[in-house]
Amino acid sequence: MSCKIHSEFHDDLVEKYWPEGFKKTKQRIDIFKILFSSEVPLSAAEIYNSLLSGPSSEQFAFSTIYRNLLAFEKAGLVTKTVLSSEDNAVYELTLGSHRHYAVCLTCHKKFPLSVCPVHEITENLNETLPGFVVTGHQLEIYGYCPACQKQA
Amino acid sequence: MSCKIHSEFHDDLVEKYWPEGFKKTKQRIDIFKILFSSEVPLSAAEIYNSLLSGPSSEQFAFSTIYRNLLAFEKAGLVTKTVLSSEDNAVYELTLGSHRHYAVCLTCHKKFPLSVCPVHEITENLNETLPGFVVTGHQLEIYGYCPACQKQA
DNA sequence: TTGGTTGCAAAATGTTTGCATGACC
DNA sequence: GGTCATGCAAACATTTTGCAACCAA
Repeated sequence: MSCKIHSEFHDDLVEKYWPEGFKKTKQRIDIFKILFSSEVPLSAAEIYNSLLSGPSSEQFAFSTIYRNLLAFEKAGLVTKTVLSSEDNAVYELTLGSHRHYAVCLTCHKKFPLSVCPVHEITENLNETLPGFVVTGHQLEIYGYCPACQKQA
Repeated sequence: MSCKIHSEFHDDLVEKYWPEGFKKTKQRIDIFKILFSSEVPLSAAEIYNSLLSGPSSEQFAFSTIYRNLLAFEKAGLVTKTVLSSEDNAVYELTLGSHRHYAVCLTCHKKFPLSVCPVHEITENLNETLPGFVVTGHQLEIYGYCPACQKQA
């Protein structure tokens, strides 16, 4: 409402990426938009809070979020990740390329990295573990961000 | 009991790596030995089962395992990891160098890798995210192991 | 002896499931 | 209209915590 152009942009994306044979419910579209708008992966709780504070006055159940995240994941639209520095799963849109993050152990902010070293690893894996078919990977860097170091 | 030499070998390691000022309780030593004997990281439940099937007829509580794993982790003796393909944390001894694993999505077996690409990543991080202090990282490869591919 | 450690039970957390109502196609 | 998705509540699995009894130092 406060940003109509952005919203229409979203609608185009929904059209473009919506999985075949998926019913377009208000809840699913909202979850998609929230994931699309985020620079970093979000937890189910963060998505829930975004939904509640969003423009739509709908009711949302956690089970709806989990069920749809799972459905999106199966459709290949969403990637689920569990960071060792947190105690819950986070989700992000796949949309072709993926990303890795540096996570601050103090403020829990996630900073996107620009590199993905997995091609080299996969090649190496062919020698050490021949026959293993790689379908995915996860990389996570822990540490302390500049802001939190100043406060310490 | 069935392997006295191996057991004495363990005792030496306990002496060598035991953290300063840690009380040596039977439970802690048993947890350490189980972690040392394992080629791959173990979950709390797996440690619990190993303890029950072990030679010692002690009682073990889950809370004891979790509390000691946390204590070991704080002492730097143990590393905790959450694999995205599982829904629980796994623990392994740190003992200097660490390892990464390829995890089979079917049988959930973990295969150690021989490489760790994080030095390069850390260098790259200095450029993209200057000031971020790296204290740890996690890398995980998913896929299907040769054995499970044959069955499919 | 004494403070840290344990076992037990209960609570907290994140996630999943059953079922009746409701919405999309 | 029929099927699938939703909300609600209850179930579930993992992990954490409170507390009295216990044990290593």
